[in-house]
Amino acid sequence: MKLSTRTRYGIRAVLELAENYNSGPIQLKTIARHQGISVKYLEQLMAILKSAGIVSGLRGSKGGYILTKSPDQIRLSDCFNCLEGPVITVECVENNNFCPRTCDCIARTVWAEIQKTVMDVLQSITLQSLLDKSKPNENLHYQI
Amino acid sequence: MKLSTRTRYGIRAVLELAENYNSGPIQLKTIARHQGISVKYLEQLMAILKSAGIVSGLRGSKGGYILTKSPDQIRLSDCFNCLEGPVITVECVENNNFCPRTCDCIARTVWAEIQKTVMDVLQSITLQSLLDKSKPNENLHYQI
DNA sequence: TGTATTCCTATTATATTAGTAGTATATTAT
DNA sequence: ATAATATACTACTAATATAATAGGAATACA
Repeated sequence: MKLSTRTRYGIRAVLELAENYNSGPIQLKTIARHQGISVKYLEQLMAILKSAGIVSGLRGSKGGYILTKSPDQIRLSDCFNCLEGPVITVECVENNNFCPRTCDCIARTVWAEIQKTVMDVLQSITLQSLLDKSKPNENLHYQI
Repeated sequence: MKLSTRTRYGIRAVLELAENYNSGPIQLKTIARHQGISVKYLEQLMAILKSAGIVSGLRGSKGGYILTKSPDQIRLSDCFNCLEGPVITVECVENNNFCPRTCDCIARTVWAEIQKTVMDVLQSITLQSLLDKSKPNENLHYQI
């Protein structure tokens, strides 16, 4: 269960937008430079975040990206879900018809429990709460 | 974060061994038939479980596999760890030297928290506790 | 000795992730 | 208007990991 760079980079980018909330749009080339990611790859990640309604893009000169909501209204679970997909993918947890014994299967209950547990953690964390934690050091740009 | 067939099949196999604990060695061809997995692939999964000390193999005619400990002494976390690896793989969580800002990084603390949360769930579940749950229906063979 | 089983190693197939590239479209500034 | 700048969109390529197959060696039992 490896965390993809898609999710790691994407969340780093969103955190940088949160850090600059209310300072106007931030351009991808800026984020790319700070985070050591290519602009082109970032574009694709932002497209995902955009279609999830987390960010919006402004074209043209002086354009860039902004958060659609304030950092205290965006949960880590929102970002994680669209970038990474379901926390733990086992077909039978999502699709009751996948297996004839779904309603009795014991292991399925384990995967479902894990899924819920992780979602609870991610839902309890907002971008703002993460920023607040980091303020003293301001080391936001570096690695996730 | 998809769960690999390696883990799903491996845990199914271990559960079948648990189900037959004290009935002598169970052969891979039997498990393979019940679970709809090839013997050859199962061999590789059992090799992993064997090197983790969870099962042991007995060669030759009338051979097969047995659990090295009773089902109430084997935790799901033991099986999961060796089959799937760390719950959530982010280099910096395992390796403090991966990133220069490890000690301050906020996102790292999130991944670490999730890792711990999931491990707590897996550690709280033994093979026996799963068997006890399923006894009434005996649907152990089917899909995980 | 023959049969059945695990054990070991190599190879292939498939899917997913990661990343690059090119062009179109929109916005701003001159 | 035109040039410059940035996102938007789509296609392609590379790298990696998973999943599965295959062949033969070693061991145990009858």
